[in-house]
Amino acid sequence: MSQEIPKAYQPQEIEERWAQAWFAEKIYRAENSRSGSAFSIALPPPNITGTIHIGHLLEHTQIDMLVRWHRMKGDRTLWLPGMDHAGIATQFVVERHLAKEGVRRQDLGREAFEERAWQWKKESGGAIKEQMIRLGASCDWTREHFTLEPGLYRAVLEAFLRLYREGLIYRGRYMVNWCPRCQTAISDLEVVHHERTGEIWNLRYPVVGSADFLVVATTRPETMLGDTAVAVHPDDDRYRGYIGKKVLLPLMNREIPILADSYVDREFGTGVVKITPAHDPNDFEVGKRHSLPEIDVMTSDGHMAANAGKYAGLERFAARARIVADLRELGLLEGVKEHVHAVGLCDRCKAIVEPRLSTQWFCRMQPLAEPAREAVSRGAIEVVPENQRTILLNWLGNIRDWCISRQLWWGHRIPIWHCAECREMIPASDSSVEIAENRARAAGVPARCPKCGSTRLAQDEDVLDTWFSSALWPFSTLGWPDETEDLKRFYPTSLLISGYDILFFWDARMIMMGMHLSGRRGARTEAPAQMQESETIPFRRLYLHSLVRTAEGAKMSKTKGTGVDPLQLTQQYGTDALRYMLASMAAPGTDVILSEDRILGARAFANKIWNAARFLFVNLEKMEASGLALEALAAPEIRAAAPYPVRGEGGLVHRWIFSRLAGVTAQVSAALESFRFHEACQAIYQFFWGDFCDWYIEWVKPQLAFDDREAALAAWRNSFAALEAALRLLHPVMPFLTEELWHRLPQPAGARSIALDHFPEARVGWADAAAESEMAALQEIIIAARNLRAEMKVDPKRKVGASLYSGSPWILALVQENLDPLKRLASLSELSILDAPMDPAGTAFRSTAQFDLLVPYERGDVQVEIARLEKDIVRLTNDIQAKEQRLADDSFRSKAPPQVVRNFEATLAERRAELSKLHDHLALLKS
RNA sequence: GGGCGGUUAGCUCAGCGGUUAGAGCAUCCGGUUUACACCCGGAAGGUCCUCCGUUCGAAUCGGAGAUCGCCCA
Repeated sequence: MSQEIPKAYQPQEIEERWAQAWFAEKIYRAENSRSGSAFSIALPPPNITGTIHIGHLLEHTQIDMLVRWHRMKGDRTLWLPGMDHAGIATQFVVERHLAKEGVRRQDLGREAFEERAWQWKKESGGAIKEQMIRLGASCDWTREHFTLEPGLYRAVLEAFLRLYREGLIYRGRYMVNWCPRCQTAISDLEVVHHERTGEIWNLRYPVVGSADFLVVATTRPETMLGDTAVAVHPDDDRYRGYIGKKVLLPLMNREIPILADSYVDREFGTGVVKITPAHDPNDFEVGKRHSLPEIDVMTSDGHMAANAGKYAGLERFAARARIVADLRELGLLEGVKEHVHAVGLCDRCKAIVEPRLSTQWFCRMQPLAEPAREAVSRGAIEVVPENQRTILLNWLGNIRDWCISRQLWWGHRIPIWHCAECREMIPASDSSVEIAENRARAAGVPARCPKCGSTRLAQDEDVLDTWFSSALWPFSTLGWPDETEDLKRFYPTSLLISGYDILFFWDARMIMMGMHLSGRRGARTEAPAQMQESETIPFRRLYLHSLVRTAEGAKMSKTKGTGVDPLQLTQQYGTDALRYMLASMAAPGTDVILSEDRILGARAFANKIWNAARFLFVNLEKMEASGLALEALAAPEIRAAAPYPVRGEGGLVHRWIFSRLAGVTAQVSAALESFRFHEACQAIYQFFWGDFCDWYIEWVKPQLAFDDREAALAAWRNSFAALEAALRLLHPVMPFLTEELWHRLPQPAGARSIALDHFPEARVGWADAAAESEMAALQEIIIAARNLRAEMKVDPKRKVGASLYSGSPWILALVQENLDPLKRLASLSELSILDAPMDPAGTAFRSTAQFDLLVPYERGDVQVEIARLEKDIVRLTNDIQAKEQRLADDSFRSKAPPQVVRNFEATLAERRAELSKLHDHLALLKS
């Protein structure tokens, strides 16, 4: 058997094999028939254009740990996967591919373009799925979904039509964020602001009928061509006299009014602002108030329009330069200053966003946000970490309407038809969907205009923002609007885990849409307020995980080449190691900075686990020679009865390891319950490496070779039982390694996977406070002895004799009972137990309040020992002084809890005892 | 301009009112202890950013400041 177990853990082949098996055997399929508590969670759908990056792996590791943990606890567990069609991003990529063939999408036409996009989805979306499978995500792939598939298309139509009928979706001509590169409107959230040093220009506008100028300050001189007024503050004495007069707009030679509006900031620039209603959101509002004309001087691709006079056709920044030059020549440029201001960029393509007047579809958010805000505020949805809750509430409280239409071809087409005769808007008759050429589309096509009877109807050209469909994800994927079994069993979902960077984009919108739409019992006839709130929230808890950053602390970016390919890291270090590393760094609220050292540490941990198991398997061969088989040592029913008593002194360590197991299981459960993944990892690490490997296995080694067959058998059975339970404890974070080792142990007939076995439960009888304190005392003695040896520079190969004195009978008895392991682990040839304090002359010693340990001098450096003692004395003296001071303080004694005071007193007594021993010993050494 | 977060050992981070502030890695010393050098044993290393306050008691709570970072306008 040992031949089959390599010395170092080699994850690649093992992981590959299990990943495929788990997927092929559908072991993570969730049952919707069984009763009992459910745990369900929706995967934040990765976008089909991408590949898995390290951030996904962090997210998926955290989700997977919780999912595996719940599944092992016996919950009906569903992790529902799927992909997002990512409208702009996908269209962008497909257009780029087309460009290589020299084709524009307009050449292809809408249908053919969509066909290409679908083709691309097939290739790219498949890649992510493969990666997730390879990385061990325990999703139920039989329930995989895609936002553009027929069922989800229908959910989107249903949502749109309901909101439209309720008046929550409207169409209108407003100022939107326009990306001239993507040629579409985008929402406020898709604009990222970057501070830039630009310029601010002061322009002179001649006042009509006078020799005066008004000087306006602007950062965007090219928009002046569309000015329809200038404005001053009504209370600004400098300009009061000009109100009502006109200025002659330079370059365009158009007379425009000087008006008063309190929107003007008197402190900014000269206190006079140009008003360009078609190119600035604030000016748009001013224009509405004063009924100003809106003159749009730009085209959709960021060039100057035909009405821009001689600048028509120029690109917007070229036009700016030309306009500034022309004004300078005319003597109308008063000055230029450097100016730092925020520039809005398209989140997707980083082009400078243009505020643009255009007809778009909007979703009225305030009525949707209010119930959501209320639910979060009342704690109906728990948000972790806490500070994100405040951020969410703030955003919900200051919400603005959402521009949901996109001028794209890849997405859910808006189910509204326009009458060519009378402009009437006619919604689809219902949310039904038909499949044409393998693609879903609205089936409820109106035949004629209900207003004028015309049959000249055309469907709206726009598609919906991808986030509109994402907002429905937790319930659309479970079958909504139908009341399916899945929806009944798994909705509301238990939890949502996402990065905090999409809190507004996605999480908040899911809450709003979920609460408004997803109620059972026919939301058409029943208002949401009348329903059980628990039936309408999309998830009960929301955990916002941190982001992965580069060593420099920057956000990972593919374009900057700072992204890390998790599959490559997997090849290098193993998936389990990577998962463990990420989880161990994932303290709530703290971003993860990747470090090679941490990954190496995690790989070492995986290797350690492998080798601990290897040790047992390799030694088993010797047992097999004596006629004992693995079955007899580690069969499930045998494991179930552990811990077994082992004769005499051998029993303690076994009781102890199971007690520790009970303790660490409780710790891990508590940590996972509160998303403290790093604490779970640390507890596991300490237990496995520290307790199990360093102490338990080392302690037990000789027992495994006992001549006494019964005793050896018991030791073996305990060892295997402890290992097996530890594997189950470790499984949520290290699924591959634990699956592999678990299968090498005998398992119940029909057992398929450790993932379907139980998470260790702290059994009655495992917790053993006596065993824990006894082991702690013995460990302390062993550590003291090792420390002495090292300080005395005892030759590691040489064993030395030592003496131990303790005033506590239980320690004396304990040491007596465990003399063999104690001597072995401390490398002592002899340990004499004294029942009276011994003269420490000629010895090095360590003492605690419980015991004194003495080793005779050999060649240790007395000066070193003196220095060490003196240092200890200083430390103890300081500590004692501090405590004495505290205890002398009456207010401390009267106000602090009695338990704290007692602790101080007890500790002080111990410290004093230790100190006096040190003083005595120091005096001896010096004499 | 508004809001949030960080500042703790050389590095990456835990700890967030109560004994002598922890971990991993790195460092130093010592090891061919037949599971593991992806290892074993031992050690060293910290005005917990600064100041002021609250408290019997502060790394932990409050305020101000410094500094770095993020989000929103």
